Amino acid sequence: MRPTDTPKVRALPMFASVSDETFNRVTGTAYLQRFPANTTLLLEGDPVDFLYVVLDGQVELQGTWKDKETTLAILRPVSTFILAAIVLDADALMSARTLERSEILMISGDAIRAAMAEDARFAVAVARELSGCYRGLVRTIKNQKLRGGVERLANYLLTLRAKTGGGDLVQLPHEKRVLAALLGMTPENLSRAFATLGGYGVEVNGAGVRLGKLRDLERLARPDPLIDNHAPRGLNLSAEADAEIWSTEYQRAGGRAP
Amino acid sequence: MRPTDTPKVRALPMFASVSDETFNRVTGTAYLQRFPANTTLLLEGDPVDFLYVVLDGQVELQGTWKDKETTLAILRPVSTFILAAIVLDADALMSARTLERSEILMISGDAIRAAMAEDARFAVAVARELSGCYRGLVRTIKNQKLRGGVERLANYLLTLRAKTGGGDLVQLPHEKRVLAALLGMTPENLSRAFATLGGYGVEVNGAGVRLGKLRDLERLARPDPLIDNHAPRGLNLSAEADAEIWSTEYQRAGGRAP
DNA sequence: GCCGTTGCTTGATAAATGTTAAGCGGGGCG
DNA sequence: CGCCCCGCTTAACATTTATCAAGCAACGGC
Repeated sequence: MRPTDTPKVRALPMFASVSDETFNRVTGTAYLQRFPANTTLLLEGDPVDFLYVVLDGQVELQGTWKDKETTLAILRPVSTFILAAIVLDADALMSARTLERSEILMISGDAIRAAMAEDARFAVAVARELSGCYRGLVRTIKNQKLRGGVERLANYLLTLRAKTGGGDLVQLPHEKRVLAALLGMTPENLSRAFATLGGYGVEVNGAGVRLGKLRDLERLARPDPLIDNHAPRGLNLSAEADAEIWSTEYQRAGGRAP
Repeated sequence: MRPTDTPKVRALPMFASVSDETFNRVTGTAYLQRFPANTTLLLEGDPVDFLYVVLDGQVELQGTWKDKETTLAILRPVSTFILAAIVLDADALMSARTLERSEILMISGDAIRAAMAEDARFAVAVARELSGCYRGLVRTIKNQKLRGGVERLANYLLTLRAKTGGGDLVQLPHEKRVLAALLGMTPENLSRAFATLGGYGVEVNGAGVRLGKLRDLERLARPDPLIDNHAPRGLNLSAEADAEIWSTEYQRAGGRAP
């Protein structure tokens, strides 16, 4: 990888607390690759040889069944993906494709497994990372099973707002078609959901969304720290655990990116 | 714990490959507890101090939002739960309650974290376990987002059949109300889904279900190794990775228990 | 045995979501 | 410029799912 990328990768929770030796050994054989937009990096069912690190661009993780497809997560820099398959040396359960021109660092799965076996600190870091990913998926499932489409969108917008500083204006980071798949609905339905939120002060203008009546929107959305990973819990004790893995859990499915 | 329980716990993938020393240290302070049916072991949002191991009975993991609730998984012996929260020393994202009188082994979270830090083999075993759990949830989400209610039920039945030997008669292991929550539908809808499957040779008689026209049912269900974790993949190479963690991923949400 | 309770089913109706089709507007390209 | 393609929206309609209400059968307690 390029010298300028090293600090970014080193700062990932997975590597932050690891010795130089292990870090260098794992990333020593890694290589950086550039992909155009709309390129499939990995097809579900395929064996997985590399851990992927998104250094620039956007990558969508998707699943398929019977010529339907859905988006499980959208990753933005700096994030890793398919760690679980690497740890188990198993086939991918989801496909990965670039949404825009992207720079991806590819790290040997063998190297990762070997380093885990020899360096307990690294193995623990991987376990913590996986735990964060796992909890992200639990949140996603709760979001999906417990909320309706409009509620999911409302919470997505509030999460987006929380992540981008808290202004009344947020910028949708993806095409609406992609957002719809992420939220588990059709594009048509997303349009209608936005229309419904008009009654709660939400004004859409292309990718720009103004959250007029925040209070109303929050009353509808009812964000919950056990689903949405932002917003207050009683006293803000130990919101740290999940926060540590944000960089990877970034932009997770269901719009409740951690 | 009781001497008779040791081999069961030792056989868990999490502990199978670990040294006696680590195993004894981790389980040394563990204690066995019996709970009546319908007892809450853990409430979502609470801090998690123990890793739980179901030695007997049934435990339901559920999530709540806005006076709705859903079932994320149902665990039967021998399984562990909330490992991810233990690794991160974080609050629980889901509640756990017994469905029947159950025997639960409770292992100190501190002990587990300490052992991981000192024993790379154990840390790797935990990482592998977490990876399996993660992949289980990916399957659950795909099942939930890509399939309709009837399809989920059909696949649940086929998975159940695969797990219980393959006869034409399967026995539902939970109340139908619980099954409905697991499959992400109302009890009323589960009834109707069973009625629909009548056209595919499914005959229900209390907890007993006869799968008459298997071929028809499979054509409807279209089980997929990337969702359902049973059934053939092309050449059956390396179905091992996920299989290693079955004992824990047992009876996972969505009916596609691995 | 009778009588509640409980779990399940069924039906009628409403709400949410998907489908199909058409139209609108902006950006790129000839 | 003008045209076409694409992403998005809107509308009408179909399907699925939830909700409300009633009924039925099994079970346990009195």
